[in-house]
Amino acid sequence: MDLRQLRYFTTTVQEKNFSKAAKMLHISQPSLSNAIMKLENEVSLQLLERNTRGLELTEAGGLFYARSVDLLRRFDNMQVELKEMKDVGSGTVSIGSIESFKFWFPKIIRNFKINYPNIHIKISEILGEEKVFDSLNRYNVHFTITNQPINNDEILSTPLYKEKFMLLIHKDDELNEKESITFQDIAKKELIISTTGFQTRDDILRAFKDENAIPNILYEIERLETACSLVEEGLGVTILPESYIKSAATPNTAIRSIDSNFLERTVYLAFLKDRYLSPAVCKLVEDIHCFFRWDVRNDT
Amino acid sequence: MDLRQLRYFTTTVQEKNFSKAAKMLHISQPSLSNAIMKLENEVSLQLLERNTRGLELTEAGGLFYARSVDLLRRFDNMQVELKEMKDVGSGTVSIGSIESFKFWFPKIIRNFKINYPNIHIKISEILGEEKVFDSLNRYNVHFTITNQPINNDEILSTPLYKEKFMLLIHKDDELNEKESITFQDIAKKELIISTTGFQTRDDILRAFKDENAIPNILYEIERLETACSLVEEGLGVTILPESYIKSAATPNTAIRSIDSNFLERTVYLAFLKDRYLSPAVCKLVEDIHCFFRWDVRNDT
DNA sequence: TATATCTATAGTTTAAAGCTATAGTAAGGA
DNA sequence: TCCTTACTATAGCTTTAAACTATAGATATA
Repeated sequence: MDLRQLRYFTTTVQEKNFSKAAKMLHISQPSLSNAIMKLENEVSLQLLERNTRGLELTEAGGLFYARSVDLLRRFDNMQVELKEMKDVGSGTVSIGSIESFKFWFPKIIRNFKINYPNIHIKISEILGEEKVFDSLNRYNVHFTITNQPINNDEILSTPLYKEKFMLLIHKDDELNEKESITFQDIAKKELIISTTGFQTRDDILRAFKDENAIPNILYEIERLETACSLVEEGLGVTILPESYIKSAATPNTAIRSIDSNFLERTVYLAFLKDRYLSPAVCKLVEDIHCFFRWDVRNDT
Repeated sequence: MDLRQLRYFTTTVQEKNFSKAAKMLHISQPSLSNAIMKLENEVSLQLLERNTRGLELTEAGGLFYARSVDLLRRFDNMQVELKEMKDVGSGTVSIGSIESFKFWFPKIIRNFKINYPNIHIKISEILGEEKVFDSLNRYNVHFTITNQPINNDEILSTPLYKEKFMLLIHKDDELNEKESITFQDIAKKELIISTTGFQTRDDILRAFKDENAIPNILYEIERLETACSLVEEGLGVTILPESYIKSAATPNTAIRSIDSNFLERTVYLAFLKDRYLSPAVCKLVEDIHCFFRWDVRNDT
């Protein structure tokens, strides 16, 4: 048994069809049929139930599929690592990020580029908790900036900074007159919030829960910029990370703080403990840690 | 790149010698040389430093070796799982155990054998904490009875019972006259204890530490029976698990309890969360859990 | 210098993974 | 019911690459 067979098997399962899978794998259909049959003979177990129209996994097939996917992922990850060892100095740094990332990252990158001028930096927005896991485990990113404190056997996350959430309202909103704004006040308003999967959404909904308030969600948006525009048009209020909101203010809006202890999140840097990281990636991680250690010390 | 190449590479690294590795792998030396060279070309990295007399790993080689070993282990584990799926009902249950296991296990096995008369049971003594990990991860055992409360992402351990340690002394020993025996008393005596790596050793030494006493270790033994014999000859005292000591008593020895709260250990059943376990193994694990739940309830 | 011990190269054999062509099987439409 | 469609399996041939043997090259030890 070898990895080729695992690859053949997994794509066959995914395509639920020998002919299509064969096309995906750039081999002929009989070759694939043969390979799968040989595999089944080798383990003396039926792995696929060839039903009329479509394939079903047997119990053994299900186990074999799960294991194969895991093995292939690890194998592919190893090849990424080797490639990164080869391209040391001229490679890529892939970063997963949350929304407020872009406000502090440029400050760090300027200095970093002096040491590693040829490094290519790839930033992708990582939204929900599963995606954070997934993008790390699949080696899509070298590290990720997240509000999830993940700590398991494989992933290590270290806190970078704390960030408050602020309320963005139209300047003519009645709340702007109030001295102190509570969650109960916001509950009466029409709330603009990120759609499911976005990290800020979870933070905000948790705060509502902790404050025993029920949010009146009217708009669900994908980009925080959209939320700002809607507020500007007087269509509702929104809650945004502090770092973000500074750049979002326009003459027609007002930024107010909310009277709550729950509207604060910690932002972490998370990475795989065991993965090989090129010197460039290590340096960048170090720079980020330094930046915030210095930043925090400066604040106090 | 395929698993064959990983296997060739790892054994070459382990043997530090192409010719020997080739023999291990039942292939000719030129075939192996060729395979490794092809591998190095494929990843465009030198993996081995061919020094005069012996091989050295490069940095990339080291990473590749570590990953390969892990991948091969997982791959072999999968094959064990498939084999167990095939042999369901007539397979083997492999158990790792600590010393006191044998006193309660026969009670459970009698009933188990009614349901699974053809199952082969393999018991191996698992000594230190690393061995517990290793034997589980390498699929050497289906589960293990241990005094280590392991809980990580892969291994789950559930408590079975608590067990006191007792003191075994010669019947003429002066301690036999004392009403209450403390660790300070034992510290003055010549102690017989298991060698490094045995689970009881760690438990006992920890208790000495907690009681601020320094053990006077004179004999280190591998089998608890040896400890009993030595005590019978009047060569020292020993500390043994309660369940064990009942069968160890002879006319020339005396069993005494020790005045300490630290001489108790919890015994756990540990297994891999993610591994496929045959119905027989599941039933046996269930039987063991039931036995001790019932046993505990019966005690109180 | 000779010998032992190892790895690399050259050329050949062989196993198996791939191909094309085609047969077999079940579902769906006329 | 029969034909078409959409699949998978079988048969026989081709090609790739992994293995082999024989031998050359390199380096340390006697």
